Amino acid sequence: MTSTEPPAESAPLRPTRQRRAVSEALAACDDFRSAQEIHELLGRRGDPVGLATVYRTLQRLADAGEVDMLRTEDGEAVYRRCSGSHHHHLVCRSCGATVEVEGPAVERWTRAIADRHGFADVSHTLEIFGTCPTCAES
Amino acid sequence: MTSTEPPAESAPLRPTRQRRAVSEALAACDDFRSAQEIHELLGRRGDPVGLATVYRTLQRLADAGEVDMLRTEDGEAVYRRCSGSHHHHLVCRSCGATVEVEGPAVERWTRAIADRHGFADVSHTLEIFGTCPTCAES
DNA sequence: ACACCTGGTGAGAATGATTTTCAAGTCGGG
DNA sequence: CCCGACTTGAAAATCATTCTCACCAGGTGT
Repeated sequence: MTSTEPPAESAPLRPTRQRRAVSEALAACDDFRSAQEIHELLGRRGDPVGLATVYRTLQRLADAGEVDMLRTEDGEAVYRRCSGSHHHHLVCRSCGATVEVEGPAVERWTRAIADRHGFADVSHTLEIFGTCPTCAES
Repeated sequence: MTSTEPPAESAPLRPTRQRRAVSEALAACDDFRSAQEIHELLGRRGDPVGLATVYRTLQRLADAGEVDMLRTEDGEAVYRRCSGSHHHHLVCRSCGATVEVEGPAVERWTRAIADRHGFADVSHTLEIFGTCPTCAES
């Protein structure tokens, strides 16, 4: 208890082979992927990472805001490396192809609604699901 | 294969004690509740319904559009009887209190985005989470 | 180099929600 | 009263995700 205590910052986070592998996998594909898919992908690529570690890593990346996480219509969590700014997604239900979209008007609208009802600590989710042109031409 | 085949309609759906119980439970509370909560509530009320049946019933009601289903931030499915028209929700993270909101502009916006990218069979989710005034005054 | 300490890993067990299985119950009509 | 179709529910089965815990790795102080 001397005084060497920077306000309980986020841990240093050591750069290990596993963490690098997960990040690279995310960087390699442009679509939303589940933890399991990442895990399998890495395994096939001969750069195996334990499933638990994949989950842990994705969670941290998501917390750090380096990747976006959302839930598919059946509740599964999927991840994707994304641009830093706040945005939403148009996601293909069958192949996961994703388009980032912005909607400043929507942001304002949600804030206004929350304010009007006195809700604090507000967050919102907005995702658009559909079938992309490629998957459509069965 | 005579000809007595009305285009495979939705089944008649028999009105049983269990189904009535679930519907009533939903009608009784104004907030989003999980299947487990409904199940427990009914049990305590002395009108026990099997957990599997609760799940089945909620699912059908949701498919029929008689109740709304959404996923909490940690992926759990919760249900609530709702007005027929399309709308979204402002939900309290801690007590489940819910406010229905409409945003015609948002609807138009999502459709426009989807169209612009050629996505078909489009659906969208939009929920606002926060802490309601009551829960806020710790 | 050496002993250490802390964080990181991973295999497998544990959780928890949701679904399925399947034998038994119910309903409505003939 | 009897049949067949629809329901039910307890228990088993799934599935994604988390936890446990013994073991490993890298940097530090000496």
